[in-house]
Amino acid sequence: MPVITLPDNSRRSFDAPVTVAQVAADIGPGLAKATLAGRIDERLVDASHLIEDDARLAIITDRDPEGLDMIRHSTAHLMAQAVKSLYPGAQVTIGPVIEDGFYYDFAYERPFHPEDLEKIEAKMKELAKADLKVERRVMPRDEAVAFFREQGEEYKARIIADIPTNEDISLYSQGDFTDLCRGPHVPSTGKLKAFKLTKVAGAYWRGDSKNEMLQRIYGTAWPNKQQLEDYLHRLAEAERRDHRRIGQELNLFSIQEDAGGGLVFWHPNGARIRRAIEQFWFEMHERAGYEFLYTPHIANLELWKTSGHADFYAESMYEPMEDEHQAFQLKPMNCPFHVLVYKDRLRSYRDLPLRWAEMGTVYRREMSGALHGLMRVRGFTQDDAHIFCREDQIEAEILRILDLTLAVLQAFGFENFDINLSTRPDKAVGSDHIWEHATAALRAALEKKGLAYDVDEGGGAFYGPKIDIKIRDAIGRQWQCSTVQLDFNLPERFDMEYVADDNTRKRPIMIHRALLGSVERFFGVLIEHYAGHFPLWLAPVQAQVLTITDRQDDYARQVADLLREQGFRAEVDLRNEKIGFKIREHTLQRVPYLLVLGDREKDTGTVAVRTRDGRDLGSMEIDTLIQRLSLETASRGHSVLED
RNA sequence: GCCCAUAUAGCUCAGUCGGUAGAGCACUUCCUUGGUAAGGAAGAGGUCACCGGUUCAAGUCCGGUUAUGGGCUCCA
Repeated sequence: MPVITLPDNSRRSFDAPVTVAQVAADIGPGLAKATLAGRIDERLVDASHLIEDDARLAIITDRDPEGLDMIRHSTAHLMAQAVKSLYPGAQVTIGPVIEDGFYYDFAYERPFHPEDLEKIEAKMKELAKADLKVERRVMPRDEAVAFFREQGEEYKARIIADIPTNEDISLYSQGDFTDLCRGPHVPSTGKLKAFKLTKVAGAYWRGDSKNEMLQRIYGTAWPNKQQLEDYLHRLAEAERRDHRRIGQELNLFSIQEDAGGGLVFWHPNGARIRRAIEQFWFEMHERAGYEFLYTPHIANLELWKTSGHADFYAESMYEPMEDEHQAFQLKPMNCPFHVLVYKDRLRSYRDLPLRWAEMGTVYRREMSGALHGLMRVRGFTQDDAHIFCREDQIEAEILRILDLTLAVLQAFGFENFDINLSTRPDKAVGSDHIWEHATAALRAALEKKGLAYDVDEGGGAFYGPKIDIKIRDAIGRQWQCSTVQLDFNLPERFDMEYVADDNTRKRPIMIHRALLGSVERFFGVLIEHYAGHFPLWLAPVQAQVLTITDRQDDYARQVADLLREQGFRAEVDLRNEKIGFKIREHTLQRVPYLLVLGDREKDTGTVAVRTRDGRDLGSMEIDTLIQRLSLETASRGHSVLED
């Protein structure tokens, strides 16, 4: 005689054991129809689950996050059923839910092609329409293994072997298809109304590149057609912001097949943005007490043996080049060079901390399949810095770094961060004492700044703990840029020291940090974040002077010269085209300010100002314009004029 | 590196069954001198990514290479 307590604390008593679906039906027919599953205490169960004892029950529908996951999981099963019916030789392996959708990995004699996807999707629709009942049953392990073996499903048999022995082996059947699954699932395939298969890809069995490759099919699934449409729309929006597309449209950068993949060519427009970024970066670092270094691109291989990179970082490094008796290594990192500068003379505790920054260009071997626009390249410039300090200075230095990092990132319009603190892994160098002290210092700094963070236990590098800061862009995507890492290893390997106040030799602590990470990647993120609408201080062309007829040519040149003298990036368009044409073109190029010059402006010594978002700000004196542009550039924010 | 897909004019893309290479935009010239998102006409532009093969004949079919895209793996 179970008494069911619902989330609103209302109770319902039943004379006999009831299923979740029956309880839902008892509450109302609408809910009965919407029921996907139930949650008893903290455990998710099928709608067909029989409740025998008193319980707290929540009915799960597609409005619950768990319901959505279930729809996706069940859609993955639906896909597996369709694949098995169309390609009986295919073996099913695993099919989990991922962000926005699901995938399922199959072992099959040949890869699936896009045309196969269409067929599979059509079959899925057919099976969903048939509204097949989804039924769960529990089977003894050896029976389950035999069951799958008999059907030629070797992978499933292997998966069963990995399920802890105290867990039930549950099977889900719909029509003639049965899959191993923990569940729960939607009660029938008719609940699956909005899905789309999106792509095929190879994927290794258990994610290990030593294993055989399986055929993965990705799909997306939603409670209804509208949400599916919205999702596809979001994809299109991301596509519209794609830095590779905008980079081409705005002529910012290119990657040249003749030069090789993963090598970036900055075009004049991109270079202007980079210079603005770097100029700002140098100013901020100078103010924050940094000094600057410039170091070579190659160095004796012996140096990289001393640093350890030739050993543990070998697979990311290019082959050394031989010259007479020496081998030179193209640098994958800047740190050993900064160490050499440190060691160039004897350091006193009074010298510390030393804060040395460098825009250091490094080269790393990347697998060809990993390259991606500006986000993953083979040659890139790190906004690197190394801080050498005493142990008692760690916390203060971390605080300074966090301040600088947030100030810099915020200037680029990033307001939301996800911060991770990674602690000592199993294999590590350095004493327990130093790890504890350093980790505590990182933690204290984060807490003093009032920053929320997650701890990744054991996620640190072998040479020290670290703080990673991920930024969130305008459409909510995460990007890893900033990182702060403590290093107990390099000072040891290079036998670095300073003279302490008691005249003994002590080991300095080394902090590696990058704020933007890689200038190339950061640029890519910025392009997508702003969708190419760079704020005035970054815009490659800040003001475009447009003439109406050739009678204004001389005046237009004067106006542009005046703006350039004030430090603005101004261009003149004297082409024999109508003003509408020029406005369209430069608006599409996302130039923040268009200055239209006709006889009226020429005669009165003014400019007619139009913004890239299409607003006409009327005529104004050039000095007035300059004043307002200066204000807006200094604020580094969005348009002051537009407010 | 592995799996799949793609590679045609500067850009975006058509190109049927293997039979003389197409469009729009951009570019050049000419006309047009105009007031806030595309004025008109003409012209030029291609070793169909590269190398090889099949064929009387290859942009098209086959193999290889390179690059790009989406994944896997890895990461700034």
